[in-house]
Amino acid sequence: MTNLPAKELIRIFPLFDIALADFIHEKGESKIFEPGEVLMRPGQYFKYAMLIVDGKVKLYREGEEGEEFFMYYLERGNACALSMLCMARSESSTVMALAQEKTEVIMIPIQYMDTLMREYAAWYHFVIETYRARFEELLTVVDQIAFKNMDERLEWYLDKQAKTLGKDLQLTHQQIANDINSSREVVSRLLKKLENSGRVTMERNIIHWKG
Amino acid sequence: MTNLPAKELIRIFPLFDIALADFIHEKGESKIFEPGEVLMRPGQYFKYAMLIVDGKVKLYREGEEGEEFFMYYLERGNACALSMLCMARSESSTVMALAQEKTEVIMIPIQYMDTLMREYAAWYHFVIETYRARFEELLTVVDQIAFKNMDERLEWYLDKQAKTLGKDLQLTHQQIANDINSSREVVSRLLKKLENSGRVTMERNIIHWKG
DNA sequence: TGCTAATTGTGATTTTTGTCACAAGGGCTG
DNA sequence: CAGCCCTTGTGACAAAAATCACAATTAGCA
Repeated sequence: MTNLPAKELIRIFPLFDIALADFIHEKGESKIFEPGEVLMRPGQYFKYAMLIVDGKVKLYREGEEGEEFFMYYLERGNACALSMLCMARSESSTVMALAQEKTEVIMIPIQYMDTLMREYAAWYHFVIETYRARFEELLTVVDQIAFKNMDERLEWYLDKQAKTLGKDLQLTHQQIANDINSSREVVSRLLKKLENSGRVTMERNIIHWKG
Repeated sequence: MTNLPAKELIRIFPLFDIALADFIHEKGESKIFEPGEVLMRPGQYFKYAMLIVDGKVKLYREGEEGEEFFMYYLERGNACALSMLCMARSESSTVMALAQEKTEVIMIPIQYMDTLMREYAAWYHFVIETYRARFEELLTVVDQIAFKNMDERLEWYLDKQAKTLGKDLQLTHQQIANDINSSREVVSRLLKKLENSGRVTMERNIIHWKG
């Protein structure tokens, strides 16, 4: 049982209808993740589908030698597509999900999936829209790394960050390098170029992105 | 109405049960695509979910300047995740799907989706498994281009090709270069290396892959 | 058979990216 | 305020990949 009334759920998840919101309110379990806490790690099996009520979750793929590659953020109103996909077959996850800030999540136990799918049209519309959005997002990631050079990829990355975290990004060059799988020096140099062309200004630990 | 009896459908799509197979047999429409024919192109809207009965379909992402990047093949027993995802909202496609050989497809009109989802548990299990498999596949693609060098990517590519098309690959170096978004010369040189190390032998237009 | 187009091989060069080395500065703590 | 760690800047170099140029070979077909 969540602490969120059905009406509030519908505000956060616009695809829900009353019946579904009631069900989720009843059967879902609220949980808070603190910044830095892991929601999901590679190899983990799922017992819950996860809906993000508030906060931000960073999803990234881990390479064999511990590299990491940023994929996207989940925020208010999103759901973790992988938790829903893998759950349905008790498959294990292949990506890492980390609470970026204090994050409130509704966890829906696996045993309700059949009922939800069968009896709540709004639910499977929501599920399908979730998959679609994430698949689309992942395709744009492929575009970037397949077709673009570092300078464009960096701009795209900053833009994406700014859209979810705001224009003033608290990031070190090293963190950026990790996220886009480049090196600190390269990022530093490219940022300098962007600064010269007026697209960013920089302070220690902060990058101000100007669209 | 398809020409495939329900029992045959279950053989091809093991997640189907009798009830579902009957429904698909009744409402699905068989269609043949000739080699080179387009099943789906960027910007196209969907009226059908597509299930592959036989043949092979090549899926690739198109870049802004006409580059193409190979993602994966669909074959017997697979379904096109995108046709199902986008259909649910009549979104347009973002990838290109091309019949690689003569391909038989069952097309299920969009208006049956709600019924299928609600009344056939086997259907949504199938749908979810389809999404999961494709998402997973796309993640491995990201791994490759994010973390690996061309030599490893080429090996991975050849391995993937061999798994669906067999060990004797009718490909020119140029075609490979297009698929992995590299250049012909680079591919030629890397193939020479692989040949020297005994992992492939080459003829004109053919590459014999040795695991 | 002989010509032509497609395919492949390879050296030289350039561009892009990553790595190494080291310096400068900021900010925090003892 | 002294020391230290973290962050950033930058030059020099190395590695990976793309591009350019051109030769050699093969297959198809006129």
